[in-house]
Formats: sequence, structure tokens, C-alpha cells
Amino acid sequence: MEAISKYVERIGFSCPCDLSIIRLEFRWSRQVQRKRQEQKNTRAKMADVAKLAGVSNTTVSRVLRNPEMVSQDVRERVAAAMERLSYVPNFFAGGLSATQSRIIGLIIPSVRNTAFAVMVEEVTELLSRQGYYTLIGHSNYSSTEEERIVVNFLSWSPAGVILVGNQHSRPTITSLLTANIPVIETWERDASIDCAVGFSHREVGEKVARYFFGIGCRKVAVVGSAADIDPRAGKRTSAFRQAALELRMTGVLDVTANGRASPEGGAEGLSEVLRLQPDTEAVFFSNDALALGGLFECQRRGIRVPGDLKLCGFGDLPFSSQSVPTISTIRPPRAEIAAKAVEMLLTLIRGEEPVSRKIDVGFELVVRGSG
Amino acid sequence: MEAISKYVERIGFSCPCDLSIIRLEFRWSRQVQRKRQEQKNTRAKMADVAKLAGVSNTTVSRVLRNPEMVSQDVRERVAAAMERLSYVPNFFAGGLSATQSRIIGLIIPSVRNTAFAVMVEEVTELLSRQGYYTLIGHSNYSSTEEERIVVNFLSWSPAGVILVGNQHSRPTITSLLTANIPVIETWERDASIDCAVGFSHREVGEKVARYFFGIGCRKVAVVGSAADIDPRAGKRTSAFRQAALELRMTGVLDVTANGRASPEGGAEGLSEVLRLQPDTEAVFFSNDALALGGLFECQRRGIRVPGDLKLCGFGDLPFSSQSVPTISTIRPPRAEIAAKAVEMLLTLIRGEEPVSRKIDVGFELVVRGSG
DNA sequence: CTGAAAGCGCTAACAG
DNA sequence: CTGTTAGCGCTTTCAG
Repeated sequence: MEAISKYVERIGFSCPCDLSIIRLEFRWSRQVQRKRQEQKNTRAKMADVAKLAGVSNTTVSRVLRNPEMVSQDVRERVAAAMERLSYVPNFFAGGLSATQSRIIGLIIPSVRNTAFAVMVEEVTELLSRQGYYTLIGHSNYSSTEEERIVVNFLSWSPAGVILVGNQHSRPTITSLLTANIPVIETWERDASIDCAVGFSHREVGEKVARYFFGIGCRKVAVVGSAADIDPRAGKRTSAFRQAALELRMTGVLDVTANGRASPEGGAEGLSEVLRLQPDTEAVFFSNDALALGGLFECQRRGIRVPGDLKLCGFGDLPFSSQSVPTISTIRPPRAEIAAKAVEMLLTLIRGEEPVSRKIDVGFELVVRGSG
Repeated sequence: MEAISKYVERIGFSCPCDLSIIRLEFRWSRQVQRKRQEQKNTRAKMADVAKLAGVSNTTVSRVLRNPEMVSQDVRERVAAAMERLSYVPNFFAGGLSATQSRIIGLIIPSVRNTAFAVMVEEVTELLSRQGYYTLIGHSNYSSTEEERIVVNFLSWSPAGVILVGNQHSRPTITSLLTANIPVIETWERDASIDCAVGFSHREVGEKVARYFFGIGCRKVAVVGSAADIDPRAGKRTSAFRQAALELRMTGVLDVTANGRASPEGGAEGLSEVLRLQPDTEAVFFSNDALALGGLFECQRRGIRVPGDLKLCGFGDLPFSSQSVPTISTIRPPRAEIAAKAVEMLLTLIRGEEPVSRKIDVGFELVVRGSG
């Protein structure tokens, strides 16, 4: 029994604790099955189309896959038959015999983060245009969860996988390597598996530090999500701190915001900064949501921005260009990351060699009202 | 050829314009195929596990599906064999013979909208716990696009589908009805297909109107997304206007914000309101993102909130409780909608009858600093 | 250009 | 409790 639950856990097959789910499935099976039976009888299959069109199964298949192999005349007839029967292909049958699965796994930390939401939309959109389907998994910033999802996805024989970040558990990497499919890591410039599309988060931190230095700030602080939660935020903040120290700034404070990036966390973070170092001149937030919260906290306290305190965020979220004052930020090329990742993935699936397996898409410092 | 492209279009099978994608597939097939071949040879299948464990195929299958039918002893052996071979089930094979497809289609307007992002996370999470996989589609607030996605998803023989809203194109409804699978409509209380989990957006509008009236406002305005883009926002705003008129408010202005709900649109909307009716006392925004933009615009213009102008939004987004002043809003029970929808869906999949096919989860007016 | 036939890997009657 | 036996619907050689 132990071995099973261990296996079940690895596979993430339903409920790891007591297999209760599996039992449930058992209970349903009869009814579900009966229902399916009905559906089966009603749903037209390829053979029906073939019969109606007066051709073979093979020909019908070809009309869908390689139309140029079929004569104009037959093609028309088959298409008409499909229309008539409202034929809907069965991907399970296709995927089984077939040779590729038209499924791409996309694993992100959380879709609540606008950056990833945009990425999800872009990726699904681009892929669907090529006839691929996206299976989404949310790791919740946990590499254990990511691991579970990966193993799970593998059951779909995905044609490829897109991940966020380059820090994955060993089993995750092993599974992916064993599956022998293209894997793209995003939002990082360097790959830990094979391919990467992104930028250097350390450079982000450095750039902001130098920017603050350039406009005369010497006492600075950084408010960021915990590095063990969001490694990329961690890189940005630690690089900022390091760069600030190297620039010989006199006060370099590092505050960790509670929980995920949110205005609330930002407000608390800023309060903490002011408590520890009241004469701070500029604060870098690892995310615009935090920065917005920081800005609100300043408003509450009557601290003038940028007069008394300068702020800079990361992400260029929609509100950042609208707040009063507007929030300076780092703009990552979100759409470009998605587009390049998809492009690279499809190239690899095609069996071709991409121009490069590592793409640095860079980022942009957007200076606005807050600093 | 026409018939094909028409069909292809309906099915949404790749590129509707010229079948170029299909041709592409053709071109890849050789390489892709070869690659697959390799994988096939390496990946353990159920038969391998069976052999290693010294049992039949069926028994292995049973260990996964109905463990209680298998003796403790055998179960252990099989599990061990799976472990040893790193066995990963092939869902395509399963789904084909099988009797149910463990796939649920979830179609939302856009994951950039926080409300739907939360819903996506909740739904995928809850479903994955039951061994179901979620295929996500973004309709971009277009019912034509939704239609395309639905037809597409049907190829996966989904066990069920979750939609947003109750306004769908006729073909969408027909397809879904024909497929004969459970369909849940969400974010609305009334179903146009079968089941619904949500609340009345008209009641939202009415409630806010009455609230404004109650605190003494007589000149009001509403800023909302275009009804033809977001029908639910449209219901909220039109109900607000109607209720305000019935309450005999003296000025009831209706402004449509450009594009999707964003702070930018909200700021523009507020400007428009002030241009048309400078003595407006309260503004209802169809979304908190719009309300935030409106608040910023007030700050820019030196309009005191709530002193000079009261604001109310919808959605209770994270920033609404943090801004200065905090934003009054309508809080929809997001998590509850997701949970109830999933619960109802699974009940139906099981072939059982849910307690109710229409659930009104209600909503809450959260009065804060802005009004 | 078209068809016949052999599976893809797994599930589920039906017997033991 | 376990094994045998048929497929699930589609793709893909291999021949015409």
C-alpha cells in the first residue's frame, strides 16, 4: 500500500493521502460509462464521413492532415460530408495512433500575477493558431508543486513544455529530460535545462540601483517578495542591494514583504522601511503592486513622492502609468517573451535548430513621476 | 476547396485562411515522427509494468483505477514495478478506450481580468485534485471566438464545460447541447443552457444606486465597459441607471469607458463625466480598475473623495482596500463561484442530480472611504 | 491520387 | 481476486 501511495503521490494521481478519489472514480464508472455509450452512438466518426463521401477512412484523414495529397474533387466531397455530419475529430484516437500530441504544457507560478496572465493569453493564442492546445498548471511558486504538475502533464505526451524561471527541482529536470521533448524556460536569460527566453533579473536590480545613485540618492531601501518564494524577485532585490553597496551608498536596507506581491504588502514594507531608516531617500520594490502600496502608504503619511521619497517598481502594470504620481518601473517585454518562447518551441518541435537557445530580450527602465 | 476551408474554419482547425498550417504539419511529420518513434521505445507502457510485476495488463490498470479490487500483495508489486520503470500512463490510450476523458473545458473572457484569473486558479486546482485536467480558452469577450473554442474543445471529448456568462451564440449552444455533456455557466444567476452559478448583475447596479441615494446623492453617473463587449458590466450599469431614474435622481449620466476595464479608461471616463455634468456627486464604475483610474483623476484635479465626489467600483480588487481613500466596491464571491461550479459539474458528471441547477451566490456591498 | 490493413496503449466486459 | 479478449477512432505504412 505504501508503494502505491508513494507512486500515486509522485504521479499526483488524484488524492495522495488515501486513494479515496480513485475509489470515487470506481463508483461513478457505471453511470459515466452508460452516458458515454449514448454519446458514442450519436457522434459521427471518421468512418461515417468516409462512408457518406464514398471514400476510404484514409482519405478522410488525409483531407485533414495533408489536403494536397487528395484531389480537389474528393476533398470537396469529404468536406461536405463532414459538414453534414457535424463531424468533430476525436483527438484521443488521433493522439494515440498519431505521432504527436498537439498539447503543450505551460507551467506558471500564478495567473493572478498580471505578468503571467498576459503570458498565458499570448501563449495559448499563438499556439492555438498553430493547432496546439495549452494545458496550464499553477505551481504557486512551489517547485514541489511544479514537479507534480510536470509528471502529470507527461501523461499527455506533450509536444513541449514551457516553464517559468530556471530553478527547478532535480526530479522535474530529470522527468523533462527523460521525456525528451523541447523545454523552454522563460523570464530568465539562462537555462538550467535547455532553452531560455528572458532577461537578467540581476541586471534589473543593478540598473535601478545605478539609476537611484545617478539622481543623487544615497540612502536607499528595497522591498521585495521573499527570495524563496519568488526567486526572480529575490535576484532583483539582492542585485540591487549589492550594486548599491558597491556604489557606496550609505544606507542600504533590505525588507521582505509578506506574502505575494500586493499593495498591502507594499504598504507594510514601506512602513517597515521608514521605521528602520526614516531618512531613506529611495525605495525599489520588486513589483509594481508593492510599489503602488508603497505609494498609498506615502499618501497616508503625507510623504511627498518624489520630493521626500522616490519609488521604483517592476513590471509596468496598467495602474503604474496612471497613479499620482505615476510610478517609475522596469518594463519587461512580456509579449516578446511569450512570442519568442512559442517560436522557439515550435522550431524545436519541428525538429529544426533555433537560431539561438538562449535569448535575452532585455528590459527597459521607465522613468516616471515617482522618482 | 471552399467547403474545406469553411469546415476548417468552423472547427477552427488551425489557420482558416489557406490551410497553410495543415501543410506545415505535413512538412514536419517526418521529423516529428522519427522523434516520437524514439520516445516510444524508451517510454515504459503498461504491458512492461505488467510483465515486470508478473501480472496481467488488466491488473495493472486496476491498481490505478480500482485498487480495492486488487490484493494488497499484488498491488505492492505492481506499484514497485511502476516506480522502477518510472511508468507514466498514456492518457490518450486511456481516453480512447476509456469511457471518460478527464478533461474539462474552461472558457473565460480574459485571464487578465483578476476575477477570472482567480477563477481559473481555483477551478484548475479543485479539478486537478479530482484527477481532471483543465483546458483553458480565452474568448476575449467575443462570442464568435467562444464558439470557435467550444467546437475545438469538443474534439477532446471533455467531461464537461464551464463558461462565463449566459449569452452565447446559437451554434455554441447547439454544439454544447449536441455533445450532451454537463455545462455550467458562471458569473450569472440565470442559465441559458442548463446550469448557472453566479449572481444578478442587475441587482448589483440597483444596490449601488440605492446606496448612493441613501447617502444623499442626487446627481450621479456611471462609467462602464461597453455592454456589447462585456454584457455583465452592461447589466450592472444599465440597472444602475434605471434604478437611479426610478429613484428620481436629478442627473443620471451614462458614460462608456474605452476598451477593457483599466485605470486609464476610468480616468478618461471620469473626465468625461465631469465635462458633461460637473456637479456630479457620485460615480459608479463597472469595475474597480476603472474606479482606481477615476480616483487618480480626482487626485490630479484636486477633487476631494469622498468630500466632493463619491466613488464605487465593482470586484474588490486587491488595491481597492489600500488606496487613499479606500474604494467602496461590490465584492462578488469569486472563490465560491468557482467552488460551486466545480462541485455542480462533478455531480453532473457522476450522473447525479445536483441540489439545484441554479445557484445565486449573491454579492456584498463593501462601503469604504470613497463613498 | 486512393485504399487495405496493422496497430497506437489502455480499459472493460466476461469468464474463471 | 485475476486473466482473456475485444475493441476505442484514428494514422500510417505499404501496395496499388
